[in-house]
Amino acid sequence: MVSNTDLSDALAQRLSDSGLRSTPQREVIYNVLLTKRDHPTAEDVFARVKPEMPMISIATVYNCLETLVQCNLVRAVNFERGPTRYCPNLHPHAHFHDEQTGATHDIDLPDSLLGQVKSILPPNFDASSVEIIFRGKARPAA
Amino acid sequence: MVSNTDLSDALAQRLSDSGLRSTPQREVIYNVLLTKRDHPTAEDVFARVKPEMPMISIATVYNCLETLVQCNLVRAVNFERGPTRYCPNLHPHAHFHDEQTGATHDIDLPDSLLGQVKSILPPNFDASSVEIIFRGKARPAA
DNA sequence: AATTCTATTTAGAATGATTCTCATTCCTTA
DNA sequence: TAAGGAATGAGAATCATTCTAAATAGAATT
Repeated sequence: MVSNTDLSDALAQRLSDSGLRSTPQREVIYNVLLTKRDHPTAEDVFARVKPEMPMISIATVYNCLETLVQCNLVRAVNFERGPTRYCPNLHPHAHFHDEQTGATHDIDLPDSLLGQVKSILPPNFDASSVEIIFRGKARPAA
Repeated sequence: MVSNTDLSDALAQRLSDSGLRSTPQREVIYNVLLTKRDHPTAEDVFARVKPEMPMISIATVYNCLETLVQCNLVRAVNFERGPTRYCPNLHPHAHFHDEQTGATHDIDLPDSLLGQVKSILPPNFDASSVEIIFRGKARPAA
């Protein structure tokens, strides 16, 4: 089992790799993201962190999220207009955006496909990342 | 050669299909999008339309763009946070976002690949559209 | 342990993009 | 030509995000 302390250590490691400090705010925010992986907005994160840390400010939430993105611990996603959403970054994955419910699902992305997708680029284009977003409706699984 | 009138006619057709009217504002805005396909923002469009139609308001620009999107004549794209960008929708295509220059290039998307990409979806996901965004740098072509 | 230096946080103001409200104008059809 | 709905325009309002400047907290050094 992965303990809370392990996660904090991993976070601390990544932060110090980038010359940054581990702080209670950064830890709590990262934990919130790991706990409920529903692609929350900054305001969502703010609301979830508040009970634990009532004095935290929304500016800090934005700052910390940006920091986590910088450290490659978290990925920022923008579907359509509207607030940026955040997900803790594990494997490469696509996103499926359910237009009825507004929910976002992670779709595992095979390496082979990633290669094929990149291969449609003309030779002078050098892609550092690829993002794939599906939109549609998800039938409830049987 | 495709005349300006032809385009207006096509526009009028699409609009009336959706029970909407063709108006000078909608025509001018659509024309602006067709004339310079550099994925302009609403403000960009506003600036380009003004010389021709000085009384137009930014609210109308937003309204008209939204209308064109509704009629499937135009596609709205959101790279990262920041304003929505608009492109007149021809074939299915991916977008390449040059991180150095901020420019966006259309990348032609073969049907076959589109199918392969869709095939990674579990059976209970029904995608009505797929969006592919590359990020990176484009070397100037030889 | 006290001091210094810098990173981080905070509250609130400011900004940017978009939407809303509602009065006015413009078609369309009766 | 009158009535009714669609579309536009000006400005206010809202939402998401960033900025600013002051307060705090940590780490490193004395």
